[in-house]
Amino acid sequence: MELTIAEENYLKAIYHLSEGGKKSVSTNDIASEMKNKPASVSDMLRKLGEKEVIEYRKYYGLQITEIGKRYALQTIRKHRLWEVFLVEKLNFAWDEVHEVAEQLEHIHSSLLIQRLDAYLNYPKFDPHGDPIPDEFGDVRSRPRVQINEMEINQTGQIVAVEDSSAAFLRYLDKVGAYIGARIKILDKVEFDGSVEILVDQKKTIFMSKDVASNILVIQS
Amino acid sequence: MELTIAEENYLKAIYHLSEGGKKSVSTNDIASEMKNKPASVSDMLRKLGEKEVIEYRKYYGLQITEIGKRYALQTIRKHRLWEVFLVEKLNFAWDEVHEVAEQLEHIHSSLLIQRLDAYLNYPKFDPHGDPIPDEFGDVRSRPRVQINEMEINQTGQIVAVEDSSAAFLRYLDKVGAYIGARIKILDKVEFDGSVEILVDQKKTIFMSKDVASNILVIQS
DNA sequence: CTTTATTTTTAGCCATACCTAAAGTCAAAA
DNA sequence: TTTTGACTTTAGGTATGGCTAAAAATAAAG
Repeated sequence: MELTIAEENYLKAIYHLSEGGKKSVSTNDIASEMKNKPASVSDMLRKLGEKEVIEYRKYYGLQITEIGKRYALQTIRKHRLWEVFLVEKLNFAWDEVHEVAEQLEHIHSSLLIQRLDAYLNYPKFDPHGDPIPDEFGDVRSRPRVQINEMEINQTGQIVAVEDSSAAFLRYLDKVGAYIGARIKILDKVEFDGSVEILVDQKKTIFMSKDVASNILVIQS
Repeated sequence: MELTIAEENYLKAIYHLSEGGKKSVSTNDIASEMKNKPASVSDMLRKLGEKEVIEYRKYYGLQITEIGKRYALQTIRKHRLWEVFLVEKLNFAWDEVHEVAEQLEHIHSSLLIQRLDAYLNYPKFDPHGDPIPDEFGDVRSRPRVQINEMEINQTGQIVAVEDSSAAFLRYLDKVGAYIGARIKILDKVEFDGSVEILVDQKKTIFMSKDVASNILVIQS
């Protein structure tokens, strides 16, 4: 069964909102995620229910099915592989890739994705540090902590951000806190939760708790 | 102004059928090229006329405008650049690229195309030997002859094919007559126009006039 | 100069995917 | 237990882009 572009986008949103199928999702949540109206969502949910990619009970929200998860993961896989391509091969900045990847993820060709994956050397994480599902939908995830949860003198490597708005990404680029950067916690201010960190053993930056809580690190 | 995918496909078909805007094109021709019905074409022509990418007089065919040409060439440029990418980077065979490039050509991002062009080292021809328009729509074309128009002992290099059906491309692959191959005419049979040619100084193949007339060569 | 055949267009219908406005459902507060 | 308010769905409309069937225009033949 082939899904339309709109259906793929809904499924992806539902997958994310349900945190991988764990939580039930509401019509309103989907509407605000998709930036459209609840009435439009109701319509689509009926269709997705008929295609059995979600289990839909009117007025009681929905659960994504196993089939639905497979489609969602396939789309996420394509999105993230294209992001790797754009950053590594075409030298896009990581705040420029999202919009283009949103389009590229809907290209239908399993051969294309196989070849792209091989060409990129089977990457396991995208430029934002998010895991790339394999062709069976399996995801290799790493335990990650927010910077504000770390203690003084602990070290680690930045692997992902929770807020991927262009403004936030540009800010990170400016201060040099890119994905892959090695960091060390130099100081924490108990009063407001702000932290001082050393980036790549050379640059000291200061960030509010608000910023720190949006940056994810693997400790080492 | 942004064109829809359908509009881009119509413009591309019109551009090709009119041989770059030289000839006027009929509704029926477009319908058979697009594999849909004349009634659907009439509808679309009205819209394209309103957007001023064609000049449309009911019952009298149409001419593509300068603006329309720019859009068509832009789409053709994207299609051919993606074909180069698929063949050179992802190791697609040249008979596998068309369908995927048909999808990729509709991705909207001028940055993407600039970067892709640079990444591929500003190619001037696609894997079928067709010229790639530059970002201003300029095309560098080479004088080309069909193999059946060449004389005994003349030499040249295969640069394009006129029939790009998958079946024909597979046949060419089988006999080793790929784009870029150097050839020499060994013999011509006046009776049926068939020819015997030497490919890359090592392989002798025999082809009917029908096949020979579909292969284009730059003489040298 | 008609008649006929071909081509093209119009009219009206279908599906997708969005919208607004109105009606229906559920749950929490009175 | 009833009422209120938030959430959700339905009804009916819009635009795109296809279709068939029928009407209209052009061109070709008698």
